[in-house]
Amino acid sequence: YCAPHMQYRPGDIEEKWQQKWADARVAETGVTASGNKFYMLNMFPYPSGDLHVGHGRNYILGDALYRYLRMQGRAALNPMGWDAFGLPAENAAIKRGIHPREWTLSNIAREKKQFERWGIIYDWSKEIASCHPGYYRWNQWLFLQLYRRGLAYRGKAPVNWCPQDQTVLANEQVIDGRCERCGAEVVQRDLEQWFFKITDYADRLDAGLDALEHWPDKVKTMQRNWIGRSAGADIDFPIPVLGRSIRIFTTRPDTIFGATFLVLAPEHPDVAKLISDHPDRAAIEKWIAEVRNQSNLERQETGKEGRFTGKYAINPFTKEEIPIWLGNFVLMQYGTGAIMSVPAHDQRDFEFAKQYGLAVRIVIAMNETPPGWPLSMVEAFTAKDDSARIVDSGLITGLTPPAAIERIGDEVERLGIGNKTVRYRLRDWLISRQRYWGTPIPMLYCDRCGLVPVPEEELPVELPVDVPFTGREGNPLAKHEAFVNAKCPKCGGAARRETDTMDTFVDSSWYYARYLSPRDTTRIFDSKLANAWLPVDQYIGGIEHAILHLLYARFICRALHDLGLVDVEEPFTRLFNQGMITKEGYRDPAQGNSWVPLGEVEWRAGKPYRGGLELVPETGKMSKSRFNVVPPDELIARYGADTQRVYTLFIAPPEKEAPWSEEGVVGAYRFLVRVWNMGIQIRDGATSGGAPPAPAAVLRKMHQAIDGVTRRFERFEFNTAISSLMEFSNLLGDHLEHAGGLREAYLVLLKLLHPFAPHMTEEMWEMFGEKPFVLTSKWPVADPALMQEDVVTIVVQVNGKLRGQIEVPNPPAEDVVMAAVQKNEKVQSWVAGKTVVKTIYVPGKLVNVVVR
RNA sequence: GCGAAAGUGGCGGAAUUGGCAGACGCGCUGGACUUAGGAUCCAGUGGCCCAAAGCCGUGCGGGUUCGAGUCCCGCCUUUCGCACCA
Repeated sequence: YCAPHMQYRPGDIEEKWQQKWADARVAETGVTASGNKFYMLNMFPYPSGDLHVGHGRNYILGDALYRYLRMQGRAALNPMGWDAFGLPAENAAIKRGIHPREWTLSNIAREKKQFERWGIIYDWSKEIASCHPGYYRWNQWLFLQLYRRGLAYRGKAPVNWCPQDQTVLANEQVIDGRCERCGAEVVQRDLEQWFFKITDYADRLDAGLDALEHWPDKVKTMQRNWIGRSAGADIDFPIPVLGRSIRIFTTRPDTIFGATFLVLAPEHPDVAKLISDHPDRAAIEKWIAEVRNQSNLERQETGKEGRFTGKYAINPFTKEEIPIWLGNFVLMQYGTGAIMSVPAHDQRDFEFAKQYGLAVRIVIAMNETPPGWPLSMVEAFTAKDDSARIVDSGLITGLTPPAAIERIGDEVERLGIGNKTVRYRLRDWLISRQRYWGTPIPMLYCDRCGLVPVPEEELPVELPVDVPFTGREGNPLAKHEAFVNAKCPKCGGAARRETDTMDTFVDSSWYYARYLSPRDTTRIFDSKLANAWLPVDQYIGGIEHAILHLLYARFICRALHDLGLVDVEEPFTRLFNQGMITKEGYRDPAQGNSWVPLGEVEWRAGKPYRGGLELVPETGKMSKSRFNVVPPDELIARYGADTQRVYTLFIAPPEKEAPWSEEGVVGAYRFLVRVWNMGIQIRDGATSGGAPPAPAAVLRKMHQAIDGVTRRFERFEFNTAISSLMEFSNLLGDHLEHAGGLREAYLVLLKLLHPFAPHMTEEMWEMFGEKPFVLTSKWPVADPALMQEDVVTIVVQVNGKLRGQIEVPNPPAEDVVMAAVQKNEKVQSWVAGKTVVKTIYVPGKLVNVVVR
């Protein structure tokens, strides 16, 4: 029984502590002193305005880590900002008539408040918002530097175009081939756009992945696949009718003697000439047009199709005439848009050859293959190592494939008919957006001088505020006369301003460096500070950025490095991807599987119904359209932010997807209540005198908890860290008759619990008469000697059967163990003349002596 | 199709190295206190069995080992990624 004022009431204490932390600016880090530095960073959010409990996970996780690091005495930096440009703001403007700026700023205010309400402390003195001219000005500056170096250029490319909205769409805005907003079918269009030349960095971005020891393999693999490095050779195949050659790319030049035909992409520039005198020219052209209209996906669904051009090429090594085909499976965007086909050793070529009855010639055999070659094509198919040999291939016969690849490459270069090359799947980064709410690209079009960059001293090119948002006629910027009309800085004549804005991924590709000198008006960032604090030691964010943001950021970091602005090439040393929090929603099959609002679900015998029909539960991402969003307000009002924090981290390993459960929350709350009530008793026990010392079991558990929680922080195992604190607290609860003697152990519990439940621990810490801000007190250190049990049980097993056991002091020396065996009558008699197979010493556990 | 990861109670999940499977929490069962309990506290909770003893238990089938959730081989299932990249 507790007096009312002693009850755990999160509502009474949480806002008080949040205010104190804010007033004392506890999270502000002096960036000038970077010794013992630890730069941790959560990916900055897009301020959409609705943070639900699922969003809380990675911020809570980051805050717990930050508080732990501070208690460890690290100079930890933990800033936060806003990825504030983007489409949703503009859509809100169109739908609701709110200016994107107002919409964004009010969302930022709301989300900032929400972070505070979760007890998350950031260094707000370093806050940045990408929509602020003081920030995007440096986007423009960066653009100009890249432009100067040829890394930003204007060129033609196929893009997603919505004919109704008259604008280019981001990939995320295309759903099942349709415009997300108006539902019109999106078409591919060749348009002049601005690009960043990320392909220049393909090799460095690929090679750099190997050094990222602390990145999840999954992300590295995804980036590797995306970059798609392939080493091989470009080789010219002479075409007598054209009087010149067609260049192909292959990763397997060692198979060139097996190349029995060429296949060109239907879009290949030489196709028109090749079929110009073909008797069925019209039919082939019709087919080409059909294929061109198909997306890659559609082409694959069609299956492999081709047409014979009626013309032949010369295989430069066999000197044979080989037919030239067109194939829907050859992509113009990759390599040279032409391939040599080796049907014996490539699955796709094999399928094509089989379908059209083309020649198959085997040129690889397995090493161990007995006489009587050839072996089956399947076995030799992918053989690229020393277990295989090249056969029937002139100068390379008998070589292993790797050796043959080298040899052919050399030969091709010697003959001047090609080169060894490395090709990448990666394409240049299209950064143009025909949108208002983004960084204006600082370029001008002058009738006399052509493309002219805006001089650096004229930056920022500010976004005008007074533009109309109709959502119908493309980029509002283009209609803003005062913005568009400018003077050419070269000739002083009339010029038009570029009205495209930048992809918002440009904003996020260097923001981590800006946090270090966020208000600097003279440069993009302070290189001295950047070199002291970069790279980011721990980066936390969702897996959805595995490629886009993380690849762009790695690219821009290298570009900044090459500009001499920063020493590092890799911006993020450690990467952690938290899993999503999911929630059950209910679909109504009778209504075309539409989602049912939670309020309309009736429960009968534990099953969900609506209107007498059973609903289908489905667990997934929280979203408004599924009516399964859990807002944090009610939860916090009822149980407190500490409860949400503890529950969120306890629910599952943080990298895993985890289902939100209303019942589960209660467990976390009860845990905090118990710790609280126990604290009151222990404090009162201490002041009433007569404090017996804590039992050895409590001290042992305490050291085990310190050790366990510390180790688990290092490994991001927050769920088990919390469970070990529950064990520790349960044991304290079992010894409350010693209340007064538990003070030291209890204060340790508060410290270990602080990163998870900061408000409650601060309050209790203060109730114990300690100075405020557990944050600045020292993280306890475990004494390994005190972690061990006093005695261990030696279990003697014979052939897996228990034959006896005995307790000995811990740790037992090996001769003690042997003596224990000797003392055991049963074993002794049985053991005579036999040998001890193995002894295992497990600290604090059992010792099994197994004899045979 | 290719590649990767993972399969443990009613549920979320524990189990440094091959060493007491199911920690911790939810839920459930019983009890206490109650006008009441959706509050709190206590006890129990993998299965078979009234209970005990015992036996069986980490997707399935083999194997290695004194000993396997963990290692090896072969399947099945799920999730994620890539998807004609020559």
